[in-house]
Amino acid sequence: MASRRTSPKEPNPAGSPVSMADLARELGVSMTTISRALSDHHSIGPATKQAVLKLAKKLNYQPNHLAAALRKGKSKLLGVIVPYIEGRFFASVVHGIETAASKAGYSVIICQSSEDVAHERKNLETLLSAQVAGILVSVSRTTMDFRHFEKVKKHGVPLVFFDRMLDGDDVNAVVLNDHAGGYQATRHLLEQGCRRIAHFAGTQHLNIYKNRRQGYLDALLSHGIAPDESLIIECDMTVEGGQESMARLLALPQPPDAVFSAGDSANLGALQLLKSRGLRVPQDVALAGFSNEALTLVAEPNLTSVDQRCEEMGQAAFRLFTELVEAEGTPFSQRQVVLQPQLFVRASSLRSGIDESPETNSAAKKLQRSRVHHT
Amino acid sequence: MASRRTSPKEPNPAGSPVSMADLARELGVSMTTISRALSDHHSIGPATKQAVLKLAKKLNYQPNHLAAALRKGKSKLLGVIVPYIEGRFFASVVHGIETAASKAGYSVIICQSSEDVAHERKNLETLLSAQVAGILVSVSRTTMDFRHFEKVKKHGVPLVFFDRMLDGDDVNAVVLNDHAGGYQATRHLLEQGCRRIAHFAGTQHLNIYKNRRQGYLDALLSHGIAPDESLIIECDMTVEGGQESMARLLALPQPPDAVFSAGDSANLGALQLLKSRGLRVPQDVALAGFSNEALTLVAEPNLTSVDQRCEEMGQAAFRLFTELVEAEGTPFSQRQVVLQPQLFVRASSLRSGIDESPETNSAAKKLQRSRVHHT
DNA sequence: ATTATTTACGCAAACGATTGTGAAACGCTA
DNA sequence: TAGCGTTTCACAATCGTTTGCGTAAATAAT
Repeated sequence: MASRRTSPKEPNPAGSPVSMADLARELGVSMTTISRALSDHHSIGPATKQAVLKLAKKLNYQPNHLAAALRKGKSKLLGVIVPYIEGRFFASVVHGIETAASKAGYSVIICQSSEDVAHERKNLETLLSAQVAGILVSVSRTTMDFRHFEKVKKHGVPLVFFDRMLDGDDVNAVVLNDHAGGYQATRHLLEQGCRRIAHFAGTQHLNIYKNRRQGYLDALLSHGIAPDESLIIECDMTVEGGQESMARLLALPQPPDAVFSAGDSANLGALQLLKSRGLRVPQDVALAGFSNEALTLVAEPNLTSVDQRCEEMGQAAFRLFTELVEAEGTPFSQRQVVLQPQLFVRASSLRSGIDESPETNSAAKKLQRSRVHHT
Repeated sequence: MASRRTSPKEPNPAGSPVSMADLARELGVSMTTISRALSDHHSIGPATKQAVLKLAKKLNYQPNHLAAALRKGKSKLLGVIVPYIEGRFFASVVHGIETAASKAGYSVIICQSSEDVAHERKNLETLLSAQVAGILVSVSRTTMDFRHFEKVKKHGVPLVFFDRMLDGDDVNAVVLNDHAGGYQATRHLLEQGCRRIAHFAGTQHLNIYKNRRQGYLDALLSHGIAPDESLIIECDMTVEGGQESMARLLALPQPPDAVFSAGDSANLGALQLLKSRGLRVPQDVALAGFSNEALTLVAEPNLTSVDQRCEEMGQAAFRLFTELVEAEGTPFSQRQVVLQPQLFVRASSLRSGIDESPETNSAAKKLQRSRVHHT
């Protein structure tokens, strides 16, 4: 008996999903024709194409992506690894990625590393086993080296980092210009007349926190102010962390007149503590934060914050991935996309009567995306 | 020449990923042995097993899930469709699902319907094409019928709804007991001495909003209070919606002394409007909301709210899926899992001096999960 | 009229794993 | 030693799709 594959003869038992073989049998043509007709191959006559398409709709044919991916060696699956899916930032980035990806015919499978390298490693294995077409990752807080990512490169799977990454520039990445964000926020505070500006910093081994801090320092320096180490506190970016840190600052012989926090939650903590001590924001202490979380609009007064352009980051990460796919010939050209942050000025930092500084925002908008290609 | 599959002879060109055939050639055994050794089949000798495992580690063998899935007809992929990934609720549910799923060896691919039926339909097709083992979905706001879900059943793919679903009980679903949530919140307001309690309701064609409203009504009735239709406003569950609705309520000849909102954002809007009018919360108007969003702890006073047990819902949804997989023989038994909500009492509704009502919470905790099996 | 060229399609081998069937090789009893 | 069961493994088909190559007919070029 002839093999079903090449000359399908046996009828398809009802109930089982309809395959190309069924279409082929029904139309009396070969599977080759079906496959080519469905993918709009040039060597198939228009009449045949129509017939195939029509029958496919009629029988409600659903292509089996697995089989196709197996044969072609490349799937339409995209792996995404984030520390956690909750929280505005990563959720928004994933939103951006998924939106762009699905538009391009990709499905995204998400993994959470839970800020744990071991999980991250396992996630990578899983994704590679699933034969994903590419991997987008924001490294966990406990990731200290890139060794487990080597395997991905070895497999020839495009790898894109976003937001969080380690030093070493032989990687593709899309990041926020955290330095500019820190600089903008600090400059704004300076412009409001603040002179003793404190900083809540995050773990310094992550690029994002290091850069925010550096932006803060550079803004001070370029305004002729010498940084005061006692005003810089490396703490958890949580409400509690902010409360404790603010308390420590107030205990200083010469307390600050402003705080730039590397995260909004810590900033909220600072706000709460200040209020509980009867201090006024922004008159006594002005506040500026980072991330532009939803809470900035709920707190009273509303909190000034640097927006991270989450969705744009997701889109950019996906776009970078597609560029890598297309440029598969050129082996060693890594690209970095740098997004420009946007400062949202709100009541927590506005000492003058102006309720918003439009120039700051519009200027930032003009610089939204700048791209640096590197060898 | 012998086929490579059954008696692999040709060496594996370096660089290409190592497959079972490579292991087989290296050890001089058949692929059958490799496959069975890796899956710990009983018919493989312990010595052989060890050797295979060892070589697999050494050559860094990565199984190809796609191939396995193709052959077995079932993949280890799980499809999840949500209206959108942003926002605390769905992000948390997805978190719960992913955590449970990855523990069980499943990868989850997420899709966003963007509250659009057309997208939802396309998402379903995509997932079916990807040969997922099951689909977990929270329907979009614009989904009015179940027709596109029939196809999923036809394919024999387990289907589980969570949170949002349409009427018709021939489906598997895990939902929150929204009625109980509405009841609890309203009863609490009554216990605080409120008598004219208004309600911000959502679209009534979604089960969740309908049930919350009914719980509100039943609580009033069981306390001998006749519902006043003018106090029930069906509005957008947004900050603006809450502001407008609150304004309308205050314009009433006899304004309410409390509001139970079907969502926290609208509740925040109400709070803002009340403050701007110089009214005190909870003394003049007490507030209770739904969802226990992060903003409830940022607003001043903190907002009382009903927690939706997001993570538990995700876990439960996945568990229900696995149960469906195991019980594949029994065709027509659909199951519903009903989670009990938990009321978090906070300052926005506390008129007495007590800062929290522990009995309410502990009582709710005891009822955390109750399960109803149905035919 | 003969040779190129294009158009339209079929053949069969992949992709990498799983699995029912079958068959050696072994130890054991009778 | 013949008979029987157990252990251990190989054969080959199969999942549904893609694709290089071959080929026949139709059209164009010489």
